[in-house]
Parts: sequence; structure tokens; C-alpha cells
Amino acid sequence: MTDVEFTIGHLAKTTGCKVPTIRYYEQIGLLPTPQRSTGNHRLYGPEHLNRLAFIRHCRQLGFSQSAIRELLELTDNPDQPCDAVTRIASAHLEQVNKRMARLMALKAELERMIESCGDRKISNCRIVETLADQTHEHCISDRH
Amino acid sequence: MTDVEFTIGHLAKTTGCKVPTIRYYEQIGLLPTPQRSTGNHRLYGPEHLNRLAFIRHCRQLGFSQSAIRELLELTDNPDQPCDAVTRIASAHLEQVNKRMARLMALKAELERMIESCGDRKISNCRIVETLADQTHEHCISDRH
DNA sequence: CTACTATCTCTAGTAACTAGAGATACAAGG
DNA sequence: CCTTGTATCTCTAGTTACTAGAGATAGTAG
Repeated sequence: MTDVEFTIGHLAKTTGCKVPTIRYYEQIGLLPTPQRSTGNHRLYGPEHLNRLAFIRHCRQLGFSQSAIRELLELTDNPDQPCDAVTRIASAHLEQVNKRMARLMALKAELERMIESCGDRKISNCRIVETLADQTHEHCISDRH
Repeated sequence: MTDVEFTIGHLAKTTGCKVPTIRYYEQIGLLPTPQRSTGNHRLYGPEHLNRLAFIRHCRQLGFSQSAIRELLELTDNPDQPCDAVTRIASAHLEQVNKRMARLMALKAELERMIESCGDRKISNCRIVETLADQTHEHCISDRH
């Protein structure tokens, strides 16, 4: 093991990925197969570190596997204009905005539900009634 | 088929669940097994309709299967005080608040990334640089 | 040399469904 | 009554993004 090669455990520690997750990324082709030691242990170099850091950051930002795959392909051909990258990021932002809107409606409904339920029995609990209400008449927004 | 019995297709239409989803809920024990017609088709009654509406509403509110299972058990024993229900709903609200905070940080980062990338090539695209940045120095918040 | 930890491969499990194959049932039109 | 077309049946397998565990080998520290 030279100074620029390290084990999967080391890679895991420096990137914050778990070991099985790294093997999983290799399995699905996000991370290239590394060299092996004489004892068949994976040996990684800085290029693996960078790529895994990229993948991990994307995942933490909520990008899907397929989006990451696209982004990685783009970064592998760096001579194109980056419209495609912007497009992927924008599409993701749109998804994020939608999720936020849904969550806000949900938050409001949950808060109202919790507030409206005093010290009752389940048989006349407002939360249960609300959840059972198939007319959704109680809903402030029509988001769902 | 009497006036209070209906097919799985009918149930799907009135609740907005898809047919395979209804069968799936039965399989995992969220929905009780219905009667069958002479030709082995499922026949549902109003009690199934109510229960499925309850499940569906919970799912739309983002409750997990296990939370729904708890809630259903509670509604099956309606003589207890509803602290437990409030507790489940509150725990869920907390999750929602956390998710919202993460999404807001993400939204900010995505917007900044998209904005900072002009008409460049991928080789010096700011988005790609940001995603590759394992130091996370660019991040405004330390949420991730 | 002996522990102990890390790593290896492989399978299977998670949530919450969705999709498809191949077979049967039912409902309406001719 | 027969045909056609849709609905339903069961079963298996695929999805996303991992996680957990078994049983075997490798590497390391004392």
C-alpha cells in the first residue's frame, strides 16, 4: 500500500460513507472498481475519493441515483457547455419546491389536528376523526 | 353483490387508491381480508371503505406504515385516552419540521449553485465544482 | 503466535409500492 | 347463446438506496 492508496475503511472514514454503501456504489457502477491488494482487499486512490465525495454530496442534496449518473457522465466529458448540468439542478430545485409546499400544508394540518385534540378518549378524538374524514372537508389547502 | 358490497375496482375509484395497492394493503395486513364472490373476486363493504380512506389519508399525510398500524390499533380500542394518538401525530410533526429545515437549506444551496453558473463549459462549471467540493466550504448552513 | 479487527462475498431484508404474465370472471351487445 | 372486452385473480420480480447478517479470509498489534 503506497502513500496514495488506502483501504475501504479509510475511504469510508474520510468521506463519511459507510463501507457497505461504498461497495454498493461500486456494484451499481457509480464508483469504478478499484485495484486489489494481494489479499483481495480494495485499494483506493485520490480519484476514488473525489468521485465518492461528489456522489455523497449529491446524495445529501437529494439527487437521485440517475441524476448523479447523468452528472458524473457530464463531468467525464468536460468540453460541453454546462446547460445540461443547470437543467438537472433546476429540475431538482423544482422537485424541492413542490416537496416544500406539500410539507407546509401537512405541517399546518398536523398542528391543527394536535391542537384540536384535548383530553378526550379515542372514541371521540379529533385527530382520529380528521384522519378518517374521507371528504377532506377539514383541509385548509387542497394540496392533497 | 348486494347494495352494500362492491368490487375492488369500485373501492379503488371511490378512495383514489390503485387496485394493486389495495391488494398490497391486504397482503401486509393493513386492510382486513374481504369476502369473496362465487368467482373468487373480492367483495368489500363500507367498513373496508372507511378503513382504506383512513389509511390513504394517513399516507397522504406522510405517516409510515408502522405509524398507521399503531393508529389503526388505537382506533380499534376506542376506550383509551387519546394521548397515544397525539404522541404519534406530534412525533410525525417533528419529523416534518426537520425535513422542512433540510429542504430549505437545500433549496438555498441549489438556487445559489444555479445562479452562479453562467454560460460556461463543464470543465469550469460552478455547479460541478460545488458538488465536488468535499470541504463543504461553500455551504451557508451546516445542515449537511 | 495469538487475538482482534477489517475486509471479503453472498444473500436477504427494508418501505411502499409498481409492473407484468398468464388465467379466469363478469357484463354488455348481437 | 355466444362473443368480445374489460376486470379481476395469483404470482413473481423490479424499483430506490441502502442496511444487516453469515461465514470465511486478511492484516495488524502485542
